[in-house]
Amino acid sequence: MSKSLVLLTPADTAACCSPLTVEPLTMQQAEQVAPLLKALADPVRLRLMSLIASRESSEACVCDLNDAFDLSQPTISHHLKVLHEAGLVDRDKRGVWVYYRARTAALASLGALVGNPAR
Amino acid sequence: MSKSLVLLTPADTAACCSPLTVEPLTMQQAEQVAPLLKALADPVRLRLMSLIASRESSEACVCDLNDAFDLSQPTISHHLKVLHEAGLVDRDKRGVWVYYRARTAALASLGALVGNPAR
DNA sequence: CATCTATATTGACAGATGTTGATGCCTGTG
DNA sequence: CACAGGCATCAACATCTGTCAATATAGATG
Repeated sequence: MSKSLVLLTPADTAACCSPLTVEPLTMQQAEQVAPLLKALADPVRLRLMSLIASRESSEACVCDLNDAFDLSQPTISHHLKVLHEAGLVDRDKRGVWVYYRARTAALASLGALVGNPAR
Repeated sequence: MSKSLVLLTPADTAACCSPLTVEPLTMQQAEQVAPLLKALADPVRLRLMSLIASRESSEACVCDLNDAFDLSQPTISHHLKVLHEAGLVDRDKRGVWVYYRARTAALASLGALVGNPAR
């Protein structure tokens, strides 16, 4: 059971609405999407996300991520948890190491919501 | 002097970097971009932004925006200020009324950074 | 089993954030 | 000039957030 099950997460709600420039969000929609933005709206988490998502496999080991920051290990662990609970990354324990994988689909729909693909 | 001057705002830093899925952000880049996401990462502000950006003229009067929420007028004023200071909206006082206009270019580059147009 | 290593959880704390009522500042109008 | 209405600012408050040291957990290894 090392592969995490594909369950419904907050990130799945990113595709709930048309881009900001197209149609106003209902309060309910805004409350669904805001947590995703909040998860990214921290310098450390934003960089964590970029470090994970820019890998060829879209995944990175915590051991590598820890070294990329001048922060304590619990702090990084906390930020990864926030990203995971928002549904922006999947968690996969392999042996002693834990890998986080970017949910690129969630990122894509979130990006489409914020900045219209302009086409 | 009703038209707000076009000055350098935080939003201008959104185009600072390649998409998250392409290249990792430096800490400095992350610290530049995160405030933009933070400005949008509140349900009220996200909906405010959508209410403004989805208008044909990309602008809306505060008087209309106030009515769209079940919140006090100072609260809406506060959120609009946050969006403005992030550089996501421009402020334009016309007579007694104040209009906020979406910086669609800023939204576009922010969206492109989060979710790569994948092409 | 004892131990080491990688990661998560807990508890605590300072600082940031969202909200409101009261108040101030403009601007148009009588 | 006095007043009314639209919006911003202020002061105060409860709540949330980022951070770390200490500790727990879980897997590998001797």
